[in-house]
Amino acid sequence: MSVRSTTQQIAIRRVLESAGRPLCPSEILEGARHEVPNLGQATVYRGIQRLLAREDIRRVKLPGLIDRYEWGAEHHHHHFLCRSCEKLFELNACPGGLEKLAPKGFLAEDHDLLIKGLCPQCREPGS
Amino acid sequence: MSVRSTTQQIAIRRVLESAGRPLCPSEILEGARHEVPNLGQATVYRGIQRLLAREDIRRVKLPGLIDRYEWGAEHHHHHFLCRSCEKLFELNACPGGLEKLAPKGFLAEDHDLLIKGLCPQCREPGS
DNA sequence: TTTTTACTGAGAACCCATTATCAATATGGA
DNA sequence: TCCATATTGATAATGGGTTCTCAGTAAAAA
Repeated sequence: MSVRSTTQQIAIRRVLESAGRPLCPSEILEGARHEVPNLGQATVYRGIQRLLAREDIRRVKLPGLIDRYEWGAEHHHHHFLCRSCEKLFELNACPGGLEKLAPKGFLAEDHDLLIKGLCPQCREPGS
Repeated sequence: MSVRSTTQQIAIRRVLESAGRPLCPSEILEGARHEVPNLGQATVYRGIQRLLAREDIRRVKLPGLIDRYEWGAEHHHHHFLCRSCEKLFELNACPGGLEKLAPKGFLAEDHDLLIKGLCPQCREPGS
């Protein structure tokens, strides 16, 4: 036997799978504790490693923020970061032609784009 | 008397001012040691703080990398990161209309764009 | 059910960029 | 030139995210 399906790993997986947006370790911990109240943060990191190895999730690095992890997402896309709640959202659009911004002599291979602002919740005055 | 012009601070300032691209602390240290061989890294960090306070330089945060510092640069712009030497370069162009990528309900206020690839030096086979 | 051993939780340890400490040094006004 | 003190270099300390340790627990094959 090698990999066991524990309630902790199932909970961690489910939180990421149903989040609909990239989550950081503390968000995963908070979400998974609804199912496993005594869940430890070390287990969350172990679950992240396991899901990364299976390529079920992908690591999202952000400038100045801790890494997020998003379910699936094999297609090229970008993100929206709310400056108020610091939640990250997936964007399905990408403007093309960004490689043209590279000066002569430079070889553009990839790009990262992050739109920043306010999410619908934080935009509401009454919240 | 409050602020003194030491050879260390002058060297740090000159390195950033003439680099033409954002530098990280270790790059600043290496460059400034050409003028001040025994320069300590703590002094580099002190110089960075001083130049930040004077707004002579600006901090550039990058996903997964340590912060860079660029001279002046009061205008909106983006950067090119070489995946080989990890040097950062300034781009003077910006595609407009990126705020349109935000879904309905989201308020786009700003954006970060990073083009990644190879710089002219690392692109050369013979280097 | 028994047994093997992967997994867990708590906390220590780690990594590493950055900051604080402090005695020695050097700047710049008197 | 003299002197008050800002600055420096070396090093210790800090902070925060991530990983390791280890005894106890629980999954799953026998």
